Amino acid sequence: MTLRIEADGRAATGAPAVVRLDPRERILTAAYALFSRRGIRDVGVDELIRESGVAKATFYRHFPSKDDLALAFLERRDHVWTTGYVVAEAMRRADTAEQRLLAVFDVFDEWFQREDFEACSFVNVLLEMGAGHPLGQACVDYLGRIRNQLRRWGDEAGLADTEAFANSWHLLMKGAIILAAEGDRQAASRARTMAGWLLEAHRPRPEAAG
Amino acid sequence: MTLRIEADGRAATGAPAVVRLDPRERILTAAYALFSRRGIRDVGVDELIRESGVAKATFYRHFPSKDDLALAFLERRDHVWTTGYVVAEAMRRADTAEQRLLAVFDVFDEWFQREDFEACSFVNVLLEMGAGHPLGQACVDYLGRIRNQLRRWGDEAGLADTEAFANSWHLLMKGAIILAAEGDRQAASRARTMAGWLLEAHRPRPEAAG
DNA sequence: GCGGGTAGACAGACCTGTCTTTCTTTCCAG
DNA sequence: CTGGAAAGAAAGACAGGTCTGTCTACCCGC
Repeated sequence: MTLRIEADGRAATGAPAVVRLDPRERILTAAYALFSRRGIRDVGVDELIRESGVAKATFYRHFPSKDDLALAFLERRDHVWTTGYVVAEAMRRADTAEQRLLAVFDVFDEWFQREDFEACSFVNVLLEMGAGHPLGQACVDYLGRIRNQLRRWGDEAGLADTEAFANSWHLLMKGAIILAAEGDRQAASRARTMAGWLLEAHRPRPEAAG
Repeated sequence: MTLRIEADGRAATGAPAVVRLDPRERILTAAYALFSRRGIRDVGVDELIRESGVAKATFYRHFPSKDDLALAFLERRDHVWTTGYVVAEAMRRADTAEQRLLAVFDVFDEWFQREDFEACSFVNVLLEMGAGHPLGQACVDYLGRIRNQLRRWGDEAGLADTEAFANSWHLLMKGAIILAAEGDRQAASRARTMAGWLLEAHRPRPEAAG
């Protein structure tokens, strides 16, 4: 069923027998690399088919329009980045919900140091296309999913008012990302400090008076 | 020297004798309205000249390229929005530096309720064009000026470590703007709460041990 | 007359999306 | 196992639109 494949989905030059991904996968792989770094509008269909080594007719067979591909990219971003990187790393690094919430900023810190740091695609595309565009709306949805995860962790940690908590926590995450996009390498640790205060404020008071 | 003019720089239909701004000003006025709401790429030169009621040759006489106009727009945004609205309103509403810092979030709260809320043009354009593009670099510069203002207020309030303070404060501002762009009307008050903790943390301890 | 404005044609590049033609792979009947 | 149909992919021309930027032609006020 599964197939061992090259990371970029293409055969290396001179290596004729390397397994080649199916076209749809190659298109998505190229789209992920290009869209996540340069946004949607700046990447044309011609560049996408060149990078994925696919014919134009094949491209349009799998994705009726460029926007359809962009939607598929956002879905993959949610799967690869949100779920597969940030959440997975936070869960790997900590055992309790509270520690996992804080670990998000440790993951961010590692992420911000990468020279190919590309900021948050959901925020990028939302601002690029506007909240009225279907792609912008999809970004709002995926950002909402992130807040849902934060809220679940907040509930699990027994925090108070986790709806507001998740929004404020997300504010810190996004603020840190923008600050990092401007070049501040300590953005994550600044956010983590403030996150600690937020956590404290939402901890239920033990001597809760009936 | 100065001239009383219509806000949009154009004569109303059927009012022939209304003062008409000079072409450069009309172009800039139209550019401000369009660029601040829709970004740079989404607005074409044809739309700009149509909205400003100017001939194409006139446009290119005053601005050799669209990017030159975009740079002039960012400069005006700094003047009109940063200096003329956020900073001016904060100073009008409060007398002390500390209160002025907090008042920024009151101004934001008012701003976020406007239905034509357009988020921060410097962040929008930075993410749209990338930090490598001259326009993106200009945005980084203007955002840096905002942090300089925050730092000056921090110094004036006698806070400790105002460099880090300004960065963290700016993180809260930008996080609030993105959260508001997603539709959270309470984004400003959430940020203000956290800003209060940040202020407390940077207040020099009165019993400083020698 | 001349500098600056208006109006709009035009060039050349690029964009998305369609279509044609040729080649390869797969799969099923016999 | 083989022949052949059918599906999918490669390569690229092409259409129709949009974009930035140039250029011509005319007009008006100083």
